[in-house]
Amino acid sequence: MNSALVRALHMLTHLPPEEESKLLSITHVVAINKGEPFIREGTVPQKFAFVNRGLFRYYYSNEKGTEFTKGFFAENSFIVSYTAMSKQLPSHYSIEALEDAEIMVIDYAEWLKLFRAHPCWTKFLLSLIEKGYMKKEARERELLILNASERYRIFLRDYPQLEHRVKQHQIASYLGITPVALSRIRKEMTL
Amino acid sequence: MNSALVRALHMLTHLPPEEESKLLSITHVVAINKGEPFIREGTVPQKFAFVNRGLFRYYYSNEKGTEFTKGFFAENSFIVSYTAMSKQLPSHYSIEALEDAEIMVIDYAEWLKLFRAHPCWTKFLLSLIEKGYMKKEARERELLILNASERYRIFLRDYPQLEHRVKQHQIASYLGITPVALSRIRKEMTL
DNA sequence: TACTGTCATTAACATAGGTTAATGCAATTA
DNA sequence: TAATTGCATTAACCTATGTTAATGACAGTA
Repeated sequence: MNSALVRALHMLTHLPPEEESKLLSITHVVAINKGEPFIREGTVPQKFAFVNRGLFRYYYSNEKGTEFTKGFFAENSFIVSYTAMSKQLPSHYSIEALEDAEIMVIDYAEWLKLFRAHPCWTKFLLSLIEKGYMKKEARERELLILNASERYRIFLRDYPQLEHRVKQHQIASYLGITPVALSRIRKEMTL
Repeated sequence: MNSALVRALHMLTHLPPEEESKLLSITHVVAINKGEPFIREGTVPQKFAFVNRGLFRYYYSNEKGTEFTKGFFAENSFIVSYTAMSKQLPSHYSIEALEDAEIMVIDYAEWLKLFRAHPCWTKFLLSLIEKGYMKKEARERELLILNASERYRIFLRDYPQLEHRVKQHQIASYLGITPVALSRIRKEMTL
């Protein structure tokens, strides 16, 4: 039951078994329904989680209510509004479930105790943030130098499974374009 | 002479004085002229540096030779193609001096020895990467949800000094637009 | 089966930003 | 001073993407 999280931990770094157990002891499994928020924009995050099952979307919204999808996170990912949580400031974005999901929630205050008590967690966090940094860097590059159809190609390459789990207008908002524009791009590609 | 780097280290994390000295002992001051590269796209980085004086630009270029500025780094910043260096893969971007500069270069292999020998460096690196992650996240947001003139406003707010140290076509390439478009935006703003 | 709601597609038109080329302007050098 | 060089500006035109609205295609449900 915990094996997915344990495997994910092992992928990132080595941890003493007793520290691993401590982490497991402060996680609790939570079901979250499609459409429900995990983190709400404007609130200070007090928790983060690991996804056992389901799919999540991070999104910004502007004054007009337009939503911009920052990213998708499926099974075996951590979901967290990291900057906001670590600085204890309101999150700039929301995290919501796109499918019925099961997650393992970790309370930030509990995590901090663990983190401060053993250096292995610094290494763990470094691996995690390093990975996040590399992903952000790749995304920044795409947004800076590629046009919409090139970005769509990359999306299809990087997230082949997602194309079928996610609505097109959500893919469009991830690419920074409208559903209409995505529809045009798709039409072009099949010609 | 070393004080700027030492101050920067202190801003990021606490380090034992003897570890700090070890780091200083493997840095060497290097002069680098305006227009010269520090890291060349396509090469595997074997070094990183701290900027004592001068200004640097990170940039991608595409097949057509168009350059896209990823970021600007002035005094008291570290300059590094981090992903490429830590994975020992070719860098996707170049780093060049925009002004005559003085930097403190650290050899990657030497740094790795230090890093592996004392846990304080993991904490240091976590602080550094965490900061980088937050910056990337902010930039991703700008590129995803803001139009060119909004991005220019943010540039002016975040880098007020840079407007005068950097050519307009370089600012344009940072914003992901052409110099012509930036000129139009500037004209609009003064009306 | 018919009704409803949700989303993708398409078309017509609007706009931001790209492209190319000419012009202006200031700094550097002959 | 005149000539040159390197940018920024401007104008004319082009293209990708946005906007709005109509149409189509399904899936769920009465």
